[in-house]
Amino acid sequence: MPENTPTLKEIARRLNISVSTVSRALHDHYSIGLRTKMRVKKLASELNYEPNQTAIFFKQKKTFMIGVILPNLSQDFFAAMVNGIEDVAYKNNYTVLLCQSRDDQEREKQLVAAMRSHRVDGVLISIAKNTTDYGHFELLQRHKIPVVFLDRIPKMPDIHYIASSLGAGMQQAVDFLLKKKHRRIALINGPEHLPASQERLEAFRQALWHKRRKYDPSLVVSSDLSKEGSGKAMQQLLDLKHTPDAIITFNDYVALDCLQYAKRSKSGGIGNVSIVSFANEPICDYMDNAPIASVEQFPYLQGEKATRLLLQLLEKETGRNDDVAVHELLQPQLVIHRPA
Amino acid sequence: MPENTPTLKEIARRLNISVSTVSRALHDHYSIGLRTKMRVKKLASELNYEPNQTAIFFKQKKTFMIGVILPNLSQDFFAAMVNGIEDVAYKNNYTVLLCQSRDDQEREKQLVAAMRSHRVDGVLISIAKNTTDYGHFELLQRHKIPVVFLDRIPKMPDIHYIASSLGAGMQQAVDFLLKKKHRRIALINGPEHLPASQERLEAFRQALWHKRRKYDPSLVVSSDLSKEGSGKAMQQLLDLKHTPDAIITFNDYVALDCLQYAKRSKSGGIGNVSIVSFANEPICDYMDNAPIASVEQFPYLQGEKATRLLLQLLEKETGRNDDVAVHELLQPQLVIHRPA
DNA sequence: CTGTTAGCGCCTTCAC
DNA sequence: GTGAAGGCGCTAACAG
Repeated sequence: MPENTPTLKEIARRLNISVSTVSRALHDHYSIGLRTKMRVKKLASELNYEPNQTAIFFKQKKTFMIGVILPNLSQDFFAAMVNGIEDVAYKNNYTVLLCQSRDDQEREKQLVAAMRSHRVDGVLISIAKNTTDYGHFELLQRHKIPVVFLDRIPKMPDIHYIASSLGAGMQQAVDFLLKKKHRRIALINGPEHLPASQERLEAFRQALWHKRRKYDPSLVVSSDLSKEGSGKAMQQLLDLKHTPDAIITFNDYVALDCLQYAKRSKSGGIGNVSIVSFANEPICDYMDNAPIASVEQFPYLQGEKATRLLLQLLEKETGRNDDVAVHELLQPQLVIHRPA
Repeated sequence: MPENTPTLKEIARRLNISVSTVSRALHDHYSIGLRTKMRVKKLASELNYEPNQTAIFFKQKKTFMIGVILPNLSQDFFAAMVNGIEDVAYKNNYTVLLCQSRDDQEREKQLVAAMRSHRVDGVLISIAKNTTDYGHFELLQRHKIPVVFLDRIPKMPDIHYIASSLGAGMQQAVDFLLKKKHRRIALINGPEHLPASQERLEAFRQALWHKRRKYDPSLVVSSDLSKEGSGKAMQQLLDLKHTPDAIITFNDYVALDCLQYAKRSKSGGIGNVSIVSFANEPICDYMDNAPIASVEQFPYLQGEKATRLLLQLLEKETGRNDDVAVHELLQPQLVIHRPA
């Protein structure tokens, strides 16, 4: 920190008044005379005085910072989520401490520790895909630091969260494909241990059952969500005696990787398989070879809602702590890119 | 901040020793007996003690935070840059305060004020596209807060920056197209007031001149970088009597928007125009209809280098301040996607 | 080896 | 209307 950064004390010294007068003047306290107030404000702006937040935080025991931990920022989905978060946070004079877990549990733990250390007022998290130990989240709970999970939710009791209803999205996807006369609908799911995968699978079965179609386990394969993993999963489907005529994928990236794989491996026949996916990433708009439909999960809205909820929890904290777990499942919406 | 957050004082009280002993024990100070050290560490971890950074910052006059202001995070280019920044910062125990200016000058100014207020040790900035007033940057300079600009650089004297050489990139692009026997190469540039546009135009002319080709101003048009703007720019080229047989675009997004526009407006003839662009965004890998080549500008590397430079400046600050402006222009590399 | 003390910048209570 | 004093959690002299 540069030596010459102006402080209240410095302003007070130059004006030959006391520190508390300066403080009050800058805060427009009613008891300060107009003349002094003007003199103080003038000098403050001349010196480009900026209150030292580190001191204020320290004193107030409140940082007006919210920590945000997301798996990554390169997916448009999370980038949009950040925008929703930032917009609400800034409007309420909170600063956002934004970090990427890179989908790594260890890093996520470190980041949670950093958040605690920085004394953020609350935390928003979308958990890493390989996070199975929830100790770090429990720690936050135990220390009464409000947490709101979004989109990727741990299986823990009594947590606050905002997410998109995978069940509803899956139902829409299945209905859409059935209406298009597709008979053999496959599912390329994520890793089996992922709650998000389990939910999708369950919803997939339910959606079929709901329409009185029978569920064929050989049509369900898993990708580890890497490019290669998705290629392998696709190959598994291509190897079937009865190849599917439609595929629902875990998300758009999986869909793109699968399509690319199919194309490059020149596997004829399945070329015009219809794919429906999740996320509705904007890049799909540029592709010829994109999913024909995708489940929009409104990441921006999720970010907004989660942040509003968190801020509410922060307000309430001063009062008594009625620990009601709040959660909301947003209604997703199937967006149709091409009629095919 | 929750009431029961453990402090040094609390640990000291429980162990009936002094606060400073606790502090030293946790810092592995040589003068503390092994026994006490163990007792302290044990209790600290039982209580999940996390040092209060806000107090440490306040005391040390150093936050170990670096502020990062980028135009946005949804472009892969900047997301990759963030990764480079984070990786270096974390390795050196710095926290990153990451913000988006959303390409808005006003927001950028607010963010700079917030950075000053948070007393970040230094700042990394890629400036918003409409930033023309540099007052907020000068303020940082004046208050001796080290700043390193990356990729999008303001026209200011004596600044530190890391960027990619647009001149070299443009030369590679032009050479590539000429070698492919293209005769009429157009340029779809960004807004004229942008330094980055001016540089590209200048480099374009030089690159042509260098190969003894004549420069035809009617082949240079501007996009405001929006989807519509790029469409309009494309239309201008389509309206020419002699349409170009190759186009160099400001970046990949412009290229994609132009291609999409051309396709949707069914403007025959120019369908197979060759496009070369800047940025080499990974999404292009998924497209059939992508630029045939793109200038890779190594955003991750830029992030790394800029952060290293900033950390160097922070080290030096304790010493005397020899204000030599450091800058580095990275060599970009034309990546060829398709031979066409 | 360990304890005591002072002070970082700011806000707040109390006193004038 | 204004000033003086205390304290937030921590570190770093200076004492023992």
